[in-house]
Amino acid sequence: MPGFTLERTAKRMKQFFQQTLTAAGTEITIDQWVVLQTLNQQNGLSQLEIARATFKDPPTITRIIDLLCHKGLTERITDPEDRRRFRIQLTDGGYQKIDEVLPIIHHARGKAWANLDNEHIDQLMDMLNTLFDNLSTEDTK
Amino acid sequence: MPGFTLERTAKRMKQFFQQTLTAAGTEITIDQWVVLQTLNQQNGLSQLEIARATFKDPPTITRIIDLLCHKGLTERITDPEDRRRFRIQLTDGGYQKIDEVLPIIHHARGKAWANLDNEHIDQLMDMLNTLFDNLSTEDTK
DNA sequence: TGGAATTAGTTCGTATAACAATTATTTTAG
DNA sequence: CTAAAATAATTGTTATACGAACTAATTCCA
Repeated sequence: MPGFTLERTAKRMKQFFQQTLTAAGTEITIDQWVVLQTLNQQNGLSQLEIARATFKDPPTITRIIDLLCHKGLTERITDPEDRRRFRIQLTDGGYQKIDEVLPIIHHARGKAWANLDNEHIDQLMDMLNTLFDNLSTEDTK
Repeated sequence: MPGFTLERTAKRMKQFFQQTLTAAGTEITIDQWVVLQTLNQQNGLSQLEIARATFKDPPTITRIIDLLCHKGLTERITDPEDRRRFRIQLTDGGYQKIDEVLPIIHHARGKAWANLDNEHIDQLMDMLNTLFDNLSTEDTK
């Protein structure tokens, strides 16, 4: 059952990175890290833009931003052009957290993919993306 | 970021099957289905055995079994040989549910993997399993 | 221009996930 | 044979996922 293998591996991968973050005492979750990382690449995104970039739901992003703001890593700035919208900004503490966590993630990534050469990883990514597109098409007939 | 691609695809896959089950009005989640399917292959497993077979946590299995029992699809039978343990039995309703859902799952599986030939699927599974083993080894040094 | 539709974000309910701690039972060891 | 260790299941807390319903603000359009 290929779907089972896929989910099992993804779960183990997430667990591996989460345990790495916990063991290092970073006090953030891997999902919170993904949002921080997204903001590091493009600061000031709206919550909806973060949701699209991370493939998470808007309600999930609301809660993750709540947690990140509570930890002082981000802040909500009301967009003057559209008062429904927030621009999410990294704080100084947010940038510090990124500097703290990034090398940990890089190291863990190296360990996770150690036994696989780049060629195989590329093949794997190609197939996963084919599958992803396959499941994204709306012809659910 | 290969980990991101992996998780994204696994999430979409799970979502796809869940939506299929919901749309068909089965009143069951994909995680509950995985447990039912496991019991269908080997009835009377203990909760810990189900946890190992499905790669889920014992507390998660407790809650899924709670739901399945509440729906009348399974029942907990105290093991006479060890009164700490339950043997989880499919009920008649459980077998009926499996008969109802199995063709739906088979059809969805066909759609999910439509664009990939068996050779590529095998390659994908091999790489995922390599990765899984990679992450399972306890040398987290 | 003014009501309808849309959009951004939040809240709610239910399910899953991981981890810690607890209870009840069984097994092991001295 | 009894105290300690191990085991099966449960409970609690926190976080994520998803759908639905809701508020507030904006845009569309007749």
